[in-house]
Amino acid sequence: MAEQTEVRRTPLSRERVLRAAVTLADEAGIDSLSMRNLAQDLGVVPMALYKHVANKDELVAGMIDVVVDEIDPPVADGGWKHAVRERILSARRVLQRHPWMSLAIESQQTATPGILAYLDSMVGTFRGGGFSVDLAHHVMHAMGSRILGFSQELFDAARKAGRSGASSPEPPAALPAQFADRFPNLAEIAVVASHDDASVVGRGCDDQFEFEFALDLLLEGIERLHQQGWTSSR
Amino acid sequence: MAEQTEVRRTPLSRERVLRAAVTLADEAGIDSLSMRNLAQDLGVVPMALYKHVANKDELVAGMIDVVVDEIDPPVADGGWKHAVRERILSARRVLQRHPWMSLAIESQQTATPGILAYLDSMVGTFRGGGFSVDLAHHVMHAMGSRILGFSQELFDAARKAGRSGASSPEPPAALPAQFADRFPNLAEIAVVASHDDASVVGRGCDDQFEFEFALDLLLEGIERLHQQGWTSSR
DNA sequence: GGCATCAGCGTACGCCGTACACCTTGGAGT
DNA sequence: ACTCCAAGGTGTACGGCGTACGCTGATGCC
Repeated sequence: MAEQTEVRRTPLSRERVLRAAVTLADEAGIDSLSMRNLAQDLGVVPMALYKHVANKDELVAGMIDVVVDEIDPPVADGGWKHAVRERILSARRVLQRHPWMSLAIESQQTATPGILAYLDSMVGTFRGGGFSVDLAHHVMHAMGSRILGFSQELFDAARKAGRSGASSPEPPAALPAQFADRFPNLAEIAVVASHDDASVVGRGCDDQFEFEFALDLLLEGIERLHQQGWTSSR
Repeated sequence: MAEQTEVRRTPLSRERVLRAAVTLADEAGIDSLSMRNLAQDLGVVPMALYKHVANKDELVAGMIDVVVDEIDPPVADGGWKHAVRERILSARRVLQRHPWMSLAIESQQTATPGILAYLDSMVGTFRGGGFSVDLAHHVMHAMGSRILGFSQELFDAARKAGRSGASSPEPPAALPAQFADRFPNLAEIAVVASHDDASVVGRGCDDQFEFEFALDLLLEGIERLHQQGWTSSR
């Protein structure tokens, strides 16, 4: 009986596990990323995975670092502001390809090495632009998760997609009748933003525009602090 | 046999369920908020809860609105900037009392009525300060979850507390030896921020200071846009 | 040829949310 | 006063989850 019915598929490895996990999360959302589903995709029994990752948290940590590596390196010229802006926009594009990432990162209680490297490099960009340690520090806090391309919206369609898998654009639901009565200011915004009364905060808003608007607001404020030699008086 | 061994405790109600749920989440973290644990706290069988809430998601939605009600109403005088600032700081204090709130809100895929009311009122404050619908709209997006007092930090000790229950302050862990080699810029910040080398981003950073720093950065940028009559050229 | 190592397997445990059928009770309608 | 029904609370059960633990069979080293 020569061989097993089939040559054993490339025999599993941390690398292969992480890649399969990323693919599964991309396609089905992070809610569908269970050890059982992942094992099935790999043609293996669930407990086999534990020979390559310590537990699910560590699996997710590995996935994060795989994806963080996709972010472009900082551009060398054009000044700190340009470098920071472009890198954050690159991070945002990566997050849009892997909408489960923000959930994954928020579920970790400690930073992964890949994220630390990214943050370290970002601090380096500020320092290289002449920022004091003090200002660079507070600026990093102020940008917070936006530095990784997070939208920071309160209710984010991309977040939902990350949970349950990329879905169709889904047309904006019409507002219920009493909405305009109870929330007149929101209704007014919705009307203006969409030219015909549509969803609260769904489409009708240009995500990319809002992201860059917020990012530039922050960066210009930071530039001003930098120029006037801001320092924390503590 | 006169009565049952005990007079039936105030016989459960949506109100009582929500309150018990908030208390449980406050004390044990939202990870410990299971229908089973909650039922036990109420001296009742798990399925009894479903006579008062549709499912767990709707339970959490109810909890959110209970807590959102704790946020102070907007102060009437002092201008829009002062009103917005004070209200956001109030929201932040509420979130600090209920550290599971940010997790809870992020887990909802649609805004609750209480949150919509809060947002509506916040838009009203901007509009009352002379903001155009257009600018108010984009400003709301730019503030994002910060408008509800979210810290928006990438790795937040409060988030952890919300998961597993309020814990002791936990002294900053010393950095591993090779940290300074791999992440020199972060290490530099850590050293300066804590006067003796301590944790990455843990204590040593004054959360309240960082929050207000970021908030003021944003508000001042917004004020500038407002003063120069910014409008989206779309 | 013997043996240790380790990748993968199988079973099992204790959690989770919740569907569904049942019982009990209190109040309304006659 | 009696009936009946709606609604609140119960019990059991199902399918999912992460993962502990012990086994098996192949591989590579002496």
